[in-house]
Amino acid sequence: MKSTINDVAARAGVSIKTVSRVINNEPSVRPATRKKVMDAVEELHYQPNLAARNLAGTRSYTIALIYDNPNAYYVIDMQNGILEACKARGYELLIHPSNSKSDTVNDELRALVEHSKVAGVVLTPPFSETQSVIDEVNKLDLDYVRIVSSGAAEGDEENCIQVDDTAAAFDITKHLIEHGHKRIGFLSGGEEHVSTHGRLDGYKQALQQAGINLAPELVIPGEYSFDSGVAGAKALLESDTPPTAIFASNDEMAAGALFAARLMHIEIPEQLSIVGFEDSPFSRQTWPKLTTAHQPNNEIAKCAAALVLNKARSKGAAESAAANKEAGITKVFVPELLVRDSTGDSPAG
Amino acid sequence: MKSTINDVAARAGVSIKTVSRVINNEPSVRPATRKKVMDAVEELHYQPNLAARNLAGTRSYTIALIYDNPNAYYVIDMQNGILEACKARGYELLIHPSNSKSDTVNDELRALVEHSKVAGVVLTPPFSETQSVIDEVNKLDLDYVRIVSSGAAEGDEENCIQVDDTAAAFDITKHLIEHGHKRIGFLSGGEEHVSTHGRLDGYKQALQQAGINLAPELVIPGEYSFDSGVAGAKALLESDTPPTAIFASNDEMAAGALFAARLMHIEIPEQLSIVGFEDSPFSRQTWPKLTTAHQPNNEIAKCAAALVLNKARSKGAAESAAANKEAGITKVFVPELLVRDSTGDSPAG
DNA sequence: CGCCAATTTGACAGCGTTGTCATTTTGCTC
DNA sequence: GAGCAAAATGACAACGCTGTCAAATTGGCG
Repeated sequence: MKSTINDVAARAGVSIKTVSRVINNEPSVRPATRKKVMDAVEELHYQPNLAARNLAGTRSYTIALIYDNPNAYYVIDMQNGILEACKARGYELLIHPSNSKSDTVNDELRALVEHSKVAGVVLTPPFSETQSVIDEVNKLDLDYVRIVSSGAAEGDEENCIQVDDTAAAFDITKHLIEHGHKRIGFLSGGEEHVSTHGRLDGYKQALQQAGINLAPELVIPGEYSFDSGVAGAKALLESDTPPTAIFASNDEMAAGALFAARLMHIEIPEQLSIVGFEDSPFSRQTWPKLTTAHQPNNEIAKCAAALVLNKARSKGAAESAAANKEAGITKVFVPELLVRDSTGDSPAG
Repeated sequence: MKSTINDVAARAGVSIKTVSRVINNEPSVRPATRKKVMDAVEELHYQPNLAARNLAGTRSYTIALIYDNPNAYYVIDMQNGILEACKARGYELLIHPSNSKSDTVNDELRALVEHSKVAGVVLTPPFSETQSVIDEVNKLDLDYVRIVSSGAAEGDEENCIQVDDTAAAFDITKHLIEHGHKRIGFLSGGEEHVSTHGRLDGYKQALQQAGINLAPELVIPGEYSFDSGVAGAKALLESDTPPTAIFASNDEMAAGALFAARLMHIEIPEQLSIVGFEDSPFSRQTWPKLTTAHQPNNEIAKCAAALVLNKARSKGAAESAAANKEAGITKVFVPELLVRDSTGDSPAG
């Protein structure tokens, strides 16, 4: 049967408090004692009971992941990365899909703290970039990590895992320019997403560096969806001076652009180059396969989880938080250009 | 501040035990008393503490979802459906992605019970169709629900939510036949999946009903992946007597078939009809959009969760389990034919 | 060898519930 | 209106752990 702290204590010949000290890595335990306890833990396959810990202690052993993202692959990657980090440290993960439109996150956050006693949260866009959410989390004295597009990290770098959309978009645009493209359409995502601004900036910077003037009519507003990709691409392609390449702010919009091009009997990449962003699985399953920027979501999630977990832990135990915190945790990620089959030389020469 | 059972008891002027009885729907509480307590609960926004409940009680308030499915949309739909049911009844969900290849599920299941004290599990394919897993779950005396393809429900219908792949595949094939197709290729999924057998059966039954002889060379083995869809379709289309339609066992394979057809400059649906299965989001984002069968995963998940939750609950409280159990819970789902743009009349006439 | 401060260890009281069992109250019946 | 079984309620001890604080042990020094 499942063994408890009492069993371990008896076996090691110490009090339960000492066992508690050992498993929590508290100071003031003689090495010899520590070893006795560890051996007993080993032999009995002891695992502290989470419910009891949550009930008794001031700190808790569950964290939550808050998200609202239509891309299931993104969410799954995040979950798996965090789960991995949690498992390694004996934490539990509560997943919490929320609705960014309905504005109930703050209440939900409070409920999470009061009811489930979560110790920390991982915030993903758009929540991670919403001031009221950040304020609430601070007010609740919750440990948190924000996964954000670099632009949104401001003075809070300490609590952020950044994705440098600008740098990645710069690379993508440069790739297009190197293939001779001069008129490059830009399909932007929803205004409310910091990432779309970052991507637009990268696009602009690359143009500027190449000495190409920005043509405002080539930048089309949209909203990160397949349909808006179709619409945006159509608008672009039906204009008098259509672009020779289209930079879609994410893969879904790129797939939409592909769809629109097909409808108009435009050959990809011979007559038009199209790039996406994100490297979602279906970017490999389009025809032709999409050139895109790979975002290492699983890795990002792992780092994010490690960050919150370290925070929660360093509160209780007397560890060098600063030293521990940075160990092996990447805090800025630059999505990497992935050249596949949807881009080629500009037909314009 | 968070209120406890003591606060409620004080406010209602009863003992905490009585409050406990009320919130657990136990008998032997006078209606007047019950009302007093309910009012107090209401006023104080009382919510029982999960950790305490899990620690003190014999039953627990967390269930787990076990899965291993590369389709992120499937997983997310499941999660959301279950989460909804959990929230409604104050349960907590632990997600547990596992690896069906590594054969460690049983150990993980045991750990889930011993360590996290889960009350029940929702099993999805392939775990729901693996005998050793079912045995283990029974051994652990866990409440469970299996989401399975009808073929795998055997004598365990009580614990199953069935998806009738055969009926749906029959409908799909019939749709093709009605469009004049006589040579219909079948791209099958992995042998180990019960669903693929069910789908193949439906295909066969439809052919038979229409008096079409089964051409064995038209049934190609595969494994539910994009690549195997490409390969299978190629094999089919390069043969001497290619089919005029292809029934892919899932959308991913159908996308692969689409890809292969494109490579071979075959027009869809003019020269070839292609159908998928599952209605995954990207089936809407292919060109042309895929005709497929819609599987209401979210709904399926809700019913599955309701089923386990009722079981767990009926153990403790004295409710008419049977009556309660069936209330509003659908146990057999037939995916529905969704005609889009990838199917049309047979070119063969 | 004894004293004292620092270090290590342990006893015990919670944490917010549920389970067990004793006690009180209710509603009959005669 | 007394007597009694049944129904309703409550007191109190768990559950497995952490936090607090007191007790025991250590080791350095005179």
